[in-house]
Amino acid sequence: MDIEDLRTFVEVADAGGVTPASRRLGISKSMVSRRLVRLEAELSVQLLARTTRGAALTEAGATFREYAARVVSEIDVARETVLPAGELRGRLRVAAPLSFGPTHFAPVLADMAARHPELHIHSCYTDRFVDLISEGYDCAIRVGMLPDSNLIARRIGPLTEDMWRRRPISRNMGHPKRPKSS
Amino acid sequence: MDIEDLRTFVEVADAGGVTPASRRLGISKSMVSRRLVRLEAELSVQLLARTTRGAALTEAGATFREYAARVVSEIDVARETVLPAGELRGRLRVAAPLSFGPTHFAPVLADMAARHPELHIHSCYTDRFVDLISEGYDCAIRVGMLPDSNLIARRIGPLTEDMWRRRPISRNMGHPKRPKSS
DNA sequence: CGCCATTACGCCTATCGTAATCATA
DNA sequence: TATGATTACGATAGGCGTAATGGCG
Repeated sequence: MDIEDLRTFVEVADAGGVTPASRRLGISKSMVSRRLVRLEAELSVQLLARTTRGAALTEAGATFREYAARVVSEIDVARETVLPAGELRGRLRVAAPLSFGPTHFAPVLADMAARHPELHIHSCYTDRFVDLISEGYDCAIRVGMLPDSNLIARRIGPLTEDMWRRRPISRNMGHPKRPKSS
Repeated sequence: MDIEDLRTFVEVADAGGVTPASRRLGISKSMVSRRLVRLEAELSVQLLARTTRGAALTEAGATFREYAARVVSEIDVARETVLPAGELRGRLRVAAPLSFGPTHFAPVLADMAARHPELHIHSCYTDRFVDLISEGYDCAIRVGMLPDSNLIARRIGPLTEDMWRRRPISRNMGHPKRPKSS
């Protein structure tokens, strides 16, 4: 049994469906679906009642979710405890605008990845205004004004006069809670 | 990360070497060795100090063993809890026709509940054609012909001549897809 | 030398994303 | 029709045991 299967199951249970979970986990829907099938096969128990519109926990699934969530967090703690600190490590998921990321941001990421071998950077370039929470990003690069939100923003580039004249930039952008996963 | 890797690691730590652990686990020595290598690679930490004569826990290994052992036993408990394994346990939600359930079906359920103390039976008698999925039922008793569906049906009562003459009863009723749950 | 851990080798299965399929609101 | 779950498919990677290799009593 794979820990990632457990993590996937918990994520699907929390997200309420395969598709949102796949976004938050950063893997394809097919893999999420197959991990669930595999997990249920290993247990010979149906954990999720899947409709075409989402997934709901079964009786057994609700029970198993408790254990799975505990095990997953135990493992995360164990990793963190055992690994000596100091070096940047883990997976960082970052989103950037398609019109800006590949040219300006990618080189910085490449350099960062080169300097921290244990750091795995997942970058996604899109002009869609991604929802950091539901899609599981750790942070995003934005250009321009930001709507008010309960996210944490930090300015990393200069303010142009044009930007400034309209109204001060919001300080809110980024991930709430859980800034860095193991 | 594979749970079996954790189990293997704990076994090696307890047995004091790869060879005895491989016998207790019933797999080849090479697999035990490779599982350890993989686990250490995933954690970027050496867990076991291997000499040619056996293996001893490192500092990090001793710490991780605690977590690993706990996780493995958690999973074992979870399996056991989720799998009915002989005794029926949990909550079963049943729907039955109002014109049939209270008289014919209720006594059976009462007997069943008496024989399985851990089994909580929620029964609902109605003549409405309930939607098993959206209303969260595990199964339903139906009388007569069934429309085609992707549910799983099992005949539990005799076919009357009257039924038979029209057309064979559908086999579909119960849970969607995934035919057999636990 | 003998015992134990590791690794090279070959077969086979599993994994993964993409894209097609299917079902439902 | 739009959204979401499953599955067919091909390429790649990984699991597995057997047997060969290497180190320490």
